[in-house]
Amino acid sequence: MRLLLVEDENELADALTTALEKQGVVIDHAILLADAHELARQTTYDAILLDRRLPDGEGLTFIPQLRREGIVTPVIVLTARNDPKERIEGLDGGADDYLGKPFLVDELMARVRAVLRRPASVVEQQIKVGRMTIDPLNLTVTMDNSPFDLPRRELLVLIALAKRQGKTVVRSVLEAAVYNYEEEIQSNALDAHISRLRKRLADCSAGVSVHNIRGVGYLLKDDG
Amino acid sequence: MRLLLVEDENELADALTTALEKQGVVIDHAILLADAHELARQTTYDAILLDRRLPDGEGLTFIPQLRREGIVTPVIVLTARNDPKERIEGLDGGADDYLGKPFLVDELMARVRAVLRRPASVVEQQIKVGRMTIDPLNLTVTMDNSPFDLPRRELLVLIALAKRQGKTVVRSVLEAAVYNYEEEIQSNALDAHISRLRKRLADCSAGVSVHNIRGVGYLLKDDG
DNA sequence: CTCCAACAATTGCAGCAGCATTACCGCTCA
DNA sequence: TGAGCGGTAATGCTGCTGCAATTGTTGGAG
Repeated sequence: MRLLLVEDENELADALTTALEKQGVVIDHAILLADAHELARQTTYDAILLDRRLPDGEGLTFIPQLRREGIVTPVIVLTARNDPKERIEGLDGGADDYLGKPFLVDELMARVRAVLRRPASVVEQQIKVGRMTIDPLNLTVTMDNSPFDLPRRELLVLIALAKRQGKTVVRSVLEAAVYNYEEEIQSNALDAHISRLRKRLADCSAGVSVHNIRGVGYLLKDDG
Repeated sequence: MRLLLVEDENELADALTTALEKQGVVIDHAILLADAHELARQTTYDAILLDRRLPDGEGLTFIPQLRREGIVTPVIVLTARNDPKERIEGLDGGADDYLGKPFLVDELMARVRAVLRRPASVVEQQIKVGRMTIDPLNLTVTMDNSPFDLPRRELLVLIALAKRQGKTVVRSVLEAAVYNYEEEIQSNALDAHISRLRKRLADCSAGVSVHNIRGVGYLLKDDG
């Protein structure tokens, strides 16, 4: 899961980034609306976390801008302005949810999940493949109903592949699912993760395999 | 707009009904989960407003019941139980939003609107031809619903042809689809790819064939 | 009908881009 | 401080892909 955080208080942003990354979320952080706009254009995020009071303007103005460009990524507004009137303003301004500061990280994540659950995939909330069940919203994997722990990066790779089970996932999409802009990558780290993931899946005969499509990307296949 | 209100406190329900009806909203009111279930089956609501503590059970249990039956109507939970932990429980229980009592009617309506605004699923465009399904965005080809991998260049040729299925694709257009400017080509590499692609398609009787239009280009045809 | 020129198809081959694997090591966290 | 995560880089390998040579096909001119 990859989120765009638009927030000018660096302390809060850092704390949030750390907390969420521990849970396996990839965060890009923008301080200015202008930067956020650019990032949102370049990358497809699962959701956008938006502060209202920002150095270059009111965060809410950002939402119609995005929508005009056909970017429908859900937006959750995070703000200290938290009386009912403000909340209504936010929601009618196009926000998908509105969360007053201070908040618990867990509640934030629950709201992100709620927002992501909405489109289409009510049924597809969990992906079954081989002996595994993969829950992209909660970032968990179980194997025969018992938890199956994976290192964070391998988990992200697996989820990205599982979301398009049986379909090719282009290499760049995979990279975007695993790394944010600050951690641009130079070596074959992604390949290494794939390799390790494969080994792990084979070791416990998970009933799935990762195939390579040379020059394009990878795909996850259910064996048998 | 038509909403289903599931709430056992009659005073609150009446007040809410009156207030919302003034705004042109149609409200059906159920006191029991069982009644609510029946109503939800009969009518398509825009959203469901759900209390948690109800005479015949915990409101949250209602959500999975609905989802199992393929009813995807958004649910907003209204409740006095309103500490963060409860909210997380509610949201992860499948609620689309969670609003603590007391609340302003205006905020409720704003949240309803926000929930309704959420985008419908993105339809991915796919081209069917012969036994194959071609997804130009994901660079994926499936054959009878199982993945069918192709070398990159052949894949690009196939996609370019599939996009104009049954129509001639001029040679130069094909070249442009397969090669960028840096990799200008001198030999008959494109012909080679066509040839190899043909062989591959024939080998697995894909139900499509690539025809040549002498001096112009190629076209993809569905056999039969 | 025949022949020819232009265009197209096929295929072996060599080079190399892209992939897989693994060892290594710094880092973090318990 | 020990275990495991994760980035890097070296290594070997596979098979894609561009090339070119050869063969096949088409259609028009004579």
